[in-house]
Amino acid sequence: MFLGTYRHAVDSKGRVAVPARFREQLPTGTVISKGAEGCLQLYPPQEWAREQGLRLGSTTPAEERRLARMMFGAARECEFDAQGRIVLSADQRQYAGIANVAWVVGVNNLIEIWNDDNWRHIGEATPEEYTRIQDQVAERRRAPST
Amino acid sequence: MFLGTYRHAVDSKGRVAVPARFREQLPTGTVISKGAEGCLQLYPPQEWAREQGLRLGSTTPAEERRLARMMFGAARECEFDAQGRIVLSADQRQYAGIANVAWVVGVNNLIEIWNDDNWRHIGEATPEEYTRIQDQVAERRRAPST
DNA sequence: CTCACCGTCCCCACTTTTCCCCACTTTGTG
DNA sequence: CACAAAGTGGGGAAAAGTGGGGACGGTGAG
Repeated sequence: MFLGTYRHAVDSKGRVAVPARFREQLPTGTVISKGAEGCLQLYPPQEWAREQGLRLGSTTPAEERRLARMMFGAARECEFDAQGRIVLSADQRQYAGIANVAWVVGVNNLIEIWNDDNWRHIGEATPEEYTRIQDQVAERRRAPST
Repeated sequence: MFLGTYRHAVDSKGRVAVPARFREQLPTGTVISKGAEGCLQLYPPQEWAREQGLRLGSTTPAEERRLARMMFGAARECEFDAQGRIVLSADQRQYAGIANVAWVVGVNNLIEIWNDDNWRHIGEATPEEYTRIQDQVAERRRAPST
């Protein structure tokens, strides 16, 4: 279980420290790829395995083909240095719009990496906003047909 | 079962004492996160487990992605020091508007942490208000569709 | 084929934060 | 009134995060 938001520096070599709390839960075989809303996502092996359902074949619909290409094409296995940092490739930094700072966020089963603006926009919430969204999801769950 | 309201100090390091009565009911694995109306909430493990259904994957709808990010991003596993205190992160203190004092409130299955103003506003009630709200809830239960 | 350049990774040193420990104050209880 | 339990405050060691130098290997140009 990954919890919490951490603001970390990204140095000139593209390195970001993964919080120690997360690192100790990440076995080798962890994968980093692109995610929705312009973030990067770290998948522990067991979570990555769930995404294996997404495959190319003669009967795969166009949308899934596209998703599979983006997701797997952008993916890489994570390599930690002795300080617990991973390197974000130029490509990944560009996709996420990351320059000197990154927000590393634990989202239950995954870890996400965001730039300043996007995280402020998506992740931070005023009490009013938070209350509204919580109620919205609760409502939807109660009446899933809508 | 958590009952009662306690007014505790928050020191310069962001630490708050959890009342001893509550602490003895809290096993390891207790989680603190943001709650509705600008409070913080402490979930004992069995309560937190209910929230685990919310996961990220390539098929998670947008609203749930948003809620998951806010909720888990703001959460932390509680770590008690030898004096029975937990640390509220700067982020959590800002969300709840907590500076030097916090109200720690037992609300049956959860524990909530409030700042002065909000708690006065939400928690204290005149007899008239109390009656009105009780009737309102009773009404809704009778006709859940509204 | 050789050399220069670039990117990657490994290592070391410094800074900042966290958390562990101790001591004091206050509250509640016998 | 005295003792015990609960809450408060702060100092210091250890861990986590940050930044940069330099070796190694691969690539492309001359």
